[in-house]
Parts: sequence; C-alpha cells; structure tokens
Amino acid sequence: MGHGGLRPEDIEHARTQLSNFLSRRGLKQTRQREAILEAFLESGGHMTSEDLYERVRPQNPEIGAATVYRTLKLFCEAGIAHPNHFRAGVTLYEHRGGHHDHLICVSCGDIVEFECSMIEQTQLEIAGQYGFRLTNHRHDLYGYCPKCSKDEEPNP
Amino acid sequence: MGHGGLRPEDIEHARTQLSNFLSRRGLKQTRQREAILEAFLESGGHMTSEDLYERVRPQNPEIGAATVYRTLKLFCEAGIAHPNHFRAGVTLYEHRGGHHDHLICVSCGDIVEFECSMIEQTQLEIAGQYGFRLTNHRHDLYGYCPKCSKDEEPNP
DNA sequence: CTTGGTGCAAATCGTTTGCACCGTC
DNA sequence: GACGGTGCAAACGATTTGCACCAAG
Repeated sequence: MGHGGLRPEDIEHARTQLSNFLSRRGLKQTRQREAILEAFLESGGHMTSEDLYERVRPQNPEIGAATVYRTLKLFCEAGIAHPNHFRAGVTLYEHRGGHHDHLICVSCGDIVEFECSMIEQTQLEIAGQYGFRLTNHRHDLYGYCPKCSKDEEPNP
Repeated sequence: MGHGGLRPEDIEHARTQLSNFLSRRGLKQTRQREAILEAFLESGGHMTSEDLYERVRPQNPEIGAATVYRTLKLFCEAGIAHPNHFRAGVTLYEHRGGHHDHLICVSCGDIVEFECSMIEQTQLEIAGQYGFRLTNHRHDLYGYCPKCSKDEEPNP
C-alpha cells in the first residue's frame, strides 16, 4: 500500500531546511545524513528507523543502524520529521507538514491522512474550557480500510 | 496530580465483568487476578504495568512482574482496561468506559479526559468518506495545563 | 487429575550509548 | 588540527516467553 511521497519542491525545501538547521547549530553536513534524508523523503512517510535503515542499506552498506536512529532524531529537531507511536514498541516517523491526523487500517496497516478544520477548531475550544494551552495533538481513527472490510467480518 | 478512581458501583461492575469473562472463556479465577484487579481499580487509571506491579507488591510480595503484564493484557481482552501509547516505550493502561479522549500536560504529565459528541460524529463521517469501518480511535491534545502554563513561557 | 496459571530467569525487541577511529569545518 | 560524526558492539528498559511447579475446576 505505498502512497504519496513528496513533490520535488517539498524535497528541495526539506534539503534546505536541514542544511540551515545544521549550520545554525554548528553541526556537520555528512554523506550519511544526505543519504538518509533522500531515502526518507523518497519514502511515503510513516516508517520506522528499521525500515529506513533497510532502505538506505543497499546503496550504503557501511551506514549503521545507530546512525539512522540518531539521524532520524535529528530530523525531528530540524522539523523535517515527526515521531508517532501508533502501537507499542515502535516509533513511526512521518514527513512534517500538514496536520497529523490519520485513518489507520487495523488489518493491513495502511495509513491515510485527513484534515478537518472543524475538528481542529473544536479542539481549541475544548482545550480552552480546561484552561490548557495546546502545543500539538494526535487524532487517529482505527478501523478496516475498504479492501480489508471485505475480508474481515464483524462477528467472529 | 492524582485524580478520579472509580465509584463503588463501577468497581462492582468490573469484578462481575472479569468473572463472567473468565468463566465464559474457561479460564480460572485466581488469587493473583483478584489482587491485581483490585489494585487496578483503586488506582486512578493511566498506569503502566510496572506501576501496578509496585502497587500490588507490598501486599503480595510473591506476585511476579510477568503475571501483572499477563493479567493486564487479560483485562484488556475482558474490556476492563484499555492500553494507550502516549509516549515511546511505555504502555499506559486506563479504565475502560467513557471515550478515550485526553488532554495531556506536556509539563507535569497530568491527564484530563474529555468527550465531545460532535467530534465523534465527525469522525464517523470522515471514516465514511474514505470507506473505512471504524473500530476505535484516539484523540489526544497535548499542551500546558493551567498550573504549568504559568511557569512555562511560550517563547524560548 | 487435568488444564490453565504462576514465578523465575532467560530471551526479545526496539532503541541508546561508550568508545576508538574518521571526516568536515 | 579540533570537534562532531560514525560504526560497532555492548547496554538498556519494557515486555515476552520457556519451563517446571502449583492450584482451580
């Protein structure tokens, strides 16, 4: 179920973003970071460090898993990636930008993104009622996607 | 920031629920399961297996951590508990019942539950648009609670 | 007495870290 | 050259599992 990578302009933007972030912080531009960034951007988002490691490996066999973990964290700080914990024990990284709301198929794992400004608005109101100042949110809907709906029957 | 345990009637209901679940499945009613259930119900919800283990230990030094993990999973199947992954690496279990929507303070970790039927409704519509058949959802709003809002300043 | 439950310790899994070496600035 | 980056392997923390023993039905 691969879906939506980024458009060329987004990719270019991400490259610049990382570049700026690195120099601003006095960090180094390395071959590995470039390779990992490209692999991440080419992917559809929603991947684990492990996944990305596998993706990078063929072209760069010397890059270690630890570097991928470290780099992905760096991307999060740079605002290029965002970590998500859909299930126990794994961190899924997604492309930044857009709102992080998802429809997740509990059967095949497919992830679809959606956005609803009405809900966004309502969230702010609710937070206000409790005196909370919101920084971010997550809104995930779990269920069976159209394909899997046909296989799985409601009552076991 | 402790808050809301369950009312006596809810506790009674949970006991029955587990009891029924066990016999329905041909499983056994054990001293450990009772002890762990009581500890879980007495707590405010939103605890890790580890937390519960510590809570149970004083009165039942022989109960092992593995049993608590196993039992908590059982509670989930029985519909008494519900697992949540607010942050990487830990599973937080909460009391079942009510909708699982939360306001979470990123500073002190306080968790407030809320419910909004309008959002619930909208979720169904969105799922429908994508042909998904929903089974459950999670909706977490992160931010600073009133107390912590005073300390933390918006711009770093 | 039969089958599931428990406790312990060892095993796993994802992720992190210490350290010696390597490459960028 | 200095300091951050990398690779490897060992360390880690949460959770799971194999196994021999125990207890509920």
